[in-house]
Amino acid sequence: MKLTRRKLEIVSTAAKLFRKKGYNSVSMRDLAQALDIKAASLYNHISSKQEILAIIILEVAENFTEHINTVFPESINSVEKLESVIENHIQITVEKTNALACLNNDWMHLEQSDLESYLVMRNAYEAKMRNIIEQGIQQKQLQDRNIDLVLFSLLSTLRTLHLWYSKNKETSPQLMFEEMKQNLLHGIIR
Amino acid sequence: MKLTRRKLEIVSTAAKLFRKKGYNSVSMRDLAQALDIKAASLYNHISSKQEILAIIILEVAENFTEHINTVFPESINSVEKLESVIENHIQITVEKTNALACLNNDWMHLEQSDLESYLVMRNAYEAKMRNIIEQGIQQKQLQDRNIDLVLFSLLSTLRTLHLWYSKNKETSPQLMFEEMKQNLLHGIIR
DNA sequence: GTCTATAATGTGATAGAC
DNA sequence: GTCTATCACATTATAGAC
Repeated sequence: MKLTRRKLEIVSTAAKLFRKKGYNSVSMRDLAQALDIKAASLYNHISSKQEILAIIILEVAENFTEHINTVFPESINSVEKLESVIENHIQITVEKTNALACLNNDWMHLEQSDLESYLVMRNAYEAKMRNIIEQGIQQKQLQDRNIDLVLFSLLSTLRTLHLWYSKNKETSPQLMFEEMKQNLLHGIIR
Repeated sequence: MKLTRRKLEIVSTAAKLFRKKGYNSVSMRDLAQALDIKAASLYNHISSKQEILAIIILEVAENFTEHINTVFPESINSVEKLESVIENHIQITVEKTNALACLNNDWMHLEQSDLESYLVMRNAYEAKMRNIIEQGIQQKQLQDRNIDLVLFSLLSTLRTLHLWYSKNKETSPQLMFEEMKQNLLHGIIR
């Protein structure tokens, strides 16, 4: 999927608006206005509103997929794997805040093959995270808990960290990484 | 706000649909169809689509507000306060799954005084949670960390627990409470 | 309390001039 | 590459019959 400069401009402006109001509350007229052109002109660069949403979401989804695959080798221990996953979530939160928010809020508005692609990637990602946690429990590095709830505890915070970051943009990724590693892995009790 | 039987039926059906597709993707025709009547008939019971959203969201928001106020007395120690908050989130997750999902996903589609009321309640809630965490750190019951990120770690998971519960409805609230208490307060590392 | 009919507006998208 | 004009349809909501 080749993105011309103008198309990229449209997609990234759309991501900003979708994040603030949601996909279905942003009209093509709203988007055009934000770019200082008329709605009809958008269609010289993109084929539909759906295409914009798919470009935004699938690119971030692919980022997550690529990273979890680099983390998968059996050599690293499971806690180091989790730390690497946390680090990656923070990096994407910081670098692609708008697109990540779209993925979280509007994935269900994808259609047909794009929706399918997204769900395949999400399921594969969660399955791999689940494997890491199982391995950690077997190797006695992690507490023996309900695996699905451990998985959810981690992902629910990591996926929505963009909400916190939007209001705390001056925070360094390093600080976020150190603090979240502690909170998520070691808990908050002294 | 007195709710007749029929109005309650409309509101709770709306909550179910809003949760699945989002407020702006559910038309009055969709809602009417789910109730097996025509869209115009809805207006004999409710004054607008907005009113439905406000009823759904503000009721849950008031539930949270009421609970945090019962928890506030200085007598209880901060870890017990946090446990009580976790328990309350789980109860609302289980008993008002649809409405909670609406609150999380569609609060920004509230308008005027309803939006204002919601934000006031949310800000007050977060401020009280923040106080609990500060107290815990001062009393050396909690680790000395970035307070805002501790707060976010807790709330991000508790607020979205309905996503997990939707797919695991057979789980008992007791089990959820025990596991989440461990994950959130003590972490996952052995 | 529900219906049919309809008003008033907003929507995604296209045609064709420049 | 952007514009004006427009299509075809969906939207929330109201009026008035039954």
